[in-house]
Amino acid sequence: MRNAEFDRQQVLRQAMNAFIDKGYAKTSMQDLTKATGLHPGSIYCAFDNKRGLLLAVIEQYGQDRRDELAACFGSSLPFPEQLKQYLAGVVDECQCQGTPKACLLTKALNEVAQQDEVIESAIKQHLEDWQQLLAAQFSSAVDKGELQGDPEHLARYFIMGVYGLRTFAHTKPAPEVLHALAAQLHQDTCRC
Amino acid sequence: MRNAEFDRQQVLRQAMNAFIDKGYAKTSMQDLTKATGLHPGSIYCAFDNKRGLLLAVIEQYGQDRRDELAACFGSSLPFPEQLKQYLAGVVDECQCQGTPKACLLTKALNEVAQQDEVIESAIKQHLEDWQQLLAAQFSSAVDKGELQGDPEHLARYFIMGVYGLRTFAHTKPAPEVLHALAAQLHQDTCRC
DNA sequence: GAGTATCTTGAACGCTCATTCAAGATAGAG
DNA sequence: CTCTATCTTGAATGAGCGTTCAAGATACTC
Repeated sequence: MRNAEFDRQQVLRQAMNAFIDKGYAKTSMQDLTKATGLHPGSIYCAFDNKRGLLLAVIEQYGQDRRDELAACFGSSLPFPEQLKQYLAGVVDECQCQGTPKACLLTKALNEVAQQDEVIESAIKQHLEDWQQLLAAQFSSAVDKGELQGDPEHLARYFIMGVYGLRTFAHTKPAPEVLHALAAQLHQDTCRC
Repeated sequence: MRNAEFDRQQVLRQAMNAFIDKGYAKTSMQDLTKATGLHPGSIYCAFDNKRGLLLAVIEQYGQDRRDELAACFGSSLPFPEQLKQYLAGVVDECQCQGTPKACLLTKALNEVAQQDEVIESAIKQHLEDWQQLLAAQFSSAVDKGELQGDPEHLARYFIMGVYGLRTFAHTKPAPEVLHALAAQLHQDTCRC
């Protein structure tokens, strides 16, 4: 007997960065062997093929995002403050050293989902999970009287804003522009 | 002497649809010859290569969008009504027969801009032109007292909303969800 | 109507890619 | 220590891609 030598999570995160940077099509197997340190055979043994690796990476990405969200809304701060911190995290990622870091889910949704139903439904599932988790936070804030309105609608509107913020960031605007947009989104989301 | 036989605009629009549907990388030259009816040699003669065709297509797309915007805001309706109609057009495109039609500029920005400076700056230029044209409309509305606030900021916020709406549409939500989001965006944009 | 400049055609080329697989290496069992 | 099941390695493979180019077709000029 003999066990595999690599750390699955570490490999997935390295492949994740490669896919986020170059997109699925432009990330060659050679890129992936470089990024992960694995040889082609090992990748095919562990994930079937390039597409299987993407699916595993998407799964890991979804999990990481859920953990991140839980951490952010786990504090005892008032809801608007939690939301502000969450948005600040998004804006930070959008300004990561001049090259905004894209969201793997939306990037893959654009690039490959239209031609692959399995990947499409996996991505949609993760995005819907994200929306549900946020809606639950909005809902509890409404219950506590920290917010007014339909939690589902508010969560969707907020998410739409995050999508928009990320796309806007790709045009590399001045940092203060991005901050002003995030502040406005925060205000409009908490207002009703 | 002899003139080229194909209609340049028609060819560009056909290639445009191909790129929007499948993305740049996944649209093969074979796809493009099928879509345009041109043979490889003719494409290379007219546009240098696949990348040159994309650049020409981006140019055409930008022009089409500017024309569209001018038409929408050329009416004598009150500004909020014009904005509502413009948004309705975006939502319509997002629900085009179950398969939302993406924006070529943002799609290409995601897929190829990070690896090609020329394409990146072409796309950024068109997106900035779009923002400027919208800001001019917002500005004249402020002058007429139909709106309050900083036109540049409002235009950016509105654009962020349109980006977000388009991304959201890719998850194929119910039509009424998209309409509710658009209505909320309209309200938040016209409020201040 | 002959000549010619230009466009059209599509087979051929070289390259890169995802994928395979057989040989080599290694850890655990007995 | 020996055996063997499993993992690792990376060169080989074949398919598909963007691109080229020389032959053929065509419209304009004189």
